[in-house]
Amino acid sequence: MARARGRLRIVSWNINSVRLRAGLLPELVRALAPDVLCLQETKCPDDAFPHAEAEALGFRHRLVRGMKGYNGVAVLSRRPIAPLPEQPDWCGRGDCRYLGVSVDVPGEPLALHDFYVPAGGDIPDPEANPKFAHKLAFLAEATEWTRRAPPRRAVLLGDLNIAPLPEDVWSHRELLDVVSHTPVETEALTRWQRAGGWVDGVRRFVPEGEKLFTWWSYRARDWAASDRGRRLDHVWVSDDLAGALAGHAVLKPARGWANPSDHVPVMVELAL
DNA sequence: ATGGTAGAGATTCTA
Repeated sequence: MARARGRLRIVSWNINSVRLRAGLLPELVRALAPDVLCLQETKCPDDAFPHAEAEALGFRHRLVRGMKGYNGVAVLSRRPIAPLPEQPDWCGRGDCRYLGVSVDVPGEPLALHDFYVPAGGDIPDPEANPKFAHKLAFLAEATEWTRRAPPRRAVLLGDLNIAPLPEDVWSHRELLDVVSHTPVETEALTRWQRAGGWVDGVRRFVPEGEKLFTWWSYRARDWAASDRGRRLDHVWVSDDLAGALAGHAVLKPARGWANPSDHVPVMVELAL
């Protein structure tokens, strides 16, 4: 697909099993034409990753970090990519929730951080729920990591599993005690963002106050009719790239595809 | 107040 020189389309998608949904990738490419596609919840050991399907779509450069059954992240790219020298193992669990890559773009390379933040279980109390404690510890570690090395020419994206703004959920009042929108989580996410001067790329295009969701539960009878969504997936850019933000998309129709993920792809375009 | 669905892989966990 032809486009202006120096433009880079970056997509984040929690695909919820890359083996089950590799057949949806052509549809995604038709809709958003990503140059770099970052996946989460691939649920796929590295030796079983569907490389041939990605290669056939023109993603000649791929880095994957997966495991059996759970988690898993991957970066598929039309441009050359290389692993960043630092690959933090958040909370020391080795659970495949992060992949840092350097992307070959015009000018200096771009640093890209693909995250799958722990969902945190059902009970929003770190004393009663170890999964929630893990989520908060992960966020604290990532905040300190950002503080130690302020980002430049960098993109941080993925399923951050938190809807930070009142308009990032279908009902702010009803979700205040629901994991993903509790004050302790939204404040932690805001601290992380501010620690690095990260800019919320999508909210540069969709003003606060306007509802915006990237995830709809599988459990709804009719996800589109009830529209009880949350914005759990994010694309942040370092503040030196704020002026390069050139476009965005949230591919809501993907939630209605056959055998869909419960998350939809989120795209940001940069003019580099 | 409750339960609802989906995926992986093993008879249950995670989301």
